[in-house]
Amino acid sequence: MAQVKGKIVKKIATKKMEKKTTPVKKAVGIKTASKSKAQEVQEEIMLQPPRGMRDLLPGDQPYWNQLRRIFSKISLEYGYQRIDTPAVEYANLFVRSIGKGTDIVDKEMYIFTTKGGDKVALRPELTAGIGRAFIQHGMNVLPKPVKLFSTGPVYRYDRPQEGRYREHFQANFDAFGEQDPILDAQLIQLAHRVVTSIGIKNIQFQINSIGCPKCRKEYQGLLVAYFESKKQKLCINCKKRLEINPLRILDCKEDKCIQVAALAPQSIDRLCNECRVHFKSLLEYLDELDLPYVINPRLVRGLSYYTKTVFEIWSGDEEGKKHSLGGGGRYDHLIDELGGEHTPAIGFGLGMDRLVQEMKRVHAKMYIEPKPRVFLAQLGDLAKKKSLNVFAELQKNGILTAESFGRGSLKSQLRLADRLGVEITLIIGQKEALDETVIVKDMVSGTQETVNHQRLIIAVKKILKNNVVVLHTEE
RNA sequence: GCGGGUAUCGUCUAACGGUUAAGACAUCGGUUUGUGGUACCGAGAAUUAGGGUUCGAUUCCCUGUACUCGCCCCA
Repeated sequence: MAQVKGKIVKKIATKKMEKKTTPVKKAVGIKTASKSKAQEVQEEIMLQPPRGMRDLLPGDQPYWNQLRRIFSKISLEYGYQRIDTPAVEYANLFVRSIGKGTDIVDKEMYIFTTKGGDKVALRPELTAGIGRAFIQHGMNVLPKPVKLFSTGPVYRYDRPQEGRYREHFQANFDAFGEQDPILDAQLIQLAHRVVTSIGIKNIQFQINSIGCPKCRKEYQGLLVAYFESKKQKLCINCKKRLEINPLRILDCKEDKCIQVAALAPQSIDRLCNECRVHFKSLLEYLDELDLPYVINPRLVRGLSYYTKTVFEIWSGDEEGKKHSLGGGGRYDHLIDELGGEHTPAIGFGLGMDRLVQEMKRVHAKMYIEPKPRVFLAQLGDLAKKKSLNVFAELQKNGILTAESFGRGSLKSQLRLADRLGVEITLIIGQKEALDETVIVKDMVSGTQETVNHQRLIIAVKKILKNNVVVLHTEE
């Protein structure tokens, strides 16, 4: 630290001396004091968020706004109502719903004890909290299906890499109280609509059925027996999985496990009658919808509450690389697992960060935010005072106006106005302030006229040729 | 959690182990006091942190940190 300080002092001292400007001693004293203080503070606060957290800067917001618009439109179309649940829940909610033995619960949860001694966690996904709210607020008395839509941050203590953050945003669509497979199909249709509205092409759905607790138990028995017989050919992780969560061996990425898994019994061959019928009609509906799907018998998903239908949405780029955008499935027993009345349900989540990433990749068409077409310049103390009211008056009339009240010279204000590309600059100086007038300058032609306050709005609108940007409109 | 790569002004880039750490873009101010662009002038702004090797380190070595890529896993 001392060394750092010395370095800075030296650097500044030599710089100042050569410039021969301000008294050297004074300048150095002030400079170094504030400088090192700033450095100390910056070191203390790190000047960056913790690992895996990031800022969504103004430049990114158009993408997020676009997404929000699409979500609110589609949730309206399909009858999903918005719900927001807390980012913090009791840890047991997730242990109970997502399940022990899953990576999410075992190694990726932000879990901590509050000052009051409660064991809580940052939500690693949205469905559990929504399920909890469903039971707590007695939503089972609402007409079925109860369709809920939610977005918000979720947290996983994972290693960040491309498209992967410890805090990321998900959008969730969940429908409670209906077991008909047409709902499964409609949800997949909804997912398809969201993704294509965004402008993403090259989508593929991967679909599987993992059965209900009854047939899955039988299937798992078969699977375990099979893998036990090939145990020596499995990777270390899969040997562990065999004990904890044998289904997950199916989507291990190790070559040798893939080979073993290829010949493993498939869940869709072992479904009970009910599950088979359910899956079969889902496929019929999907064929009717003409959606791009493939059956992937090795698709399992990392949350243990799923039953019957599971699916994922993938997008492919030019290089053939695939990006997972989201996934979901049926969870007919989640609500009773959480202590509620038996309620079949289905839902899916989309990774909003990844959708934004894809939007950028495919250069998605964006809704363009209105930009100010008028600039308000002021000159002198009196004009400055008046300008606040003029500004408010313009906004009230739906005229988006930019300004730079803090700036002094008219020249710098006009320069800014020009750079913003406005069509009109309004100028209030000492004289105008006294006369209750404003100079209306047409930036294209360069001509200007002085008008009364009363006539200001009309004059401005006339120049803008009725193409007034109106605020507070939907869409 | 495991491996590989990277780290210089706000951004992008430059600097045989020896420079006052350079430039461009951006920002701010100015070129006579009430009018834009261009041009010109000026200002602020960086070697990720800590150790080591060396007469001397932005440069070489080690460690931490962050970013990034791959694995694991997922969205």
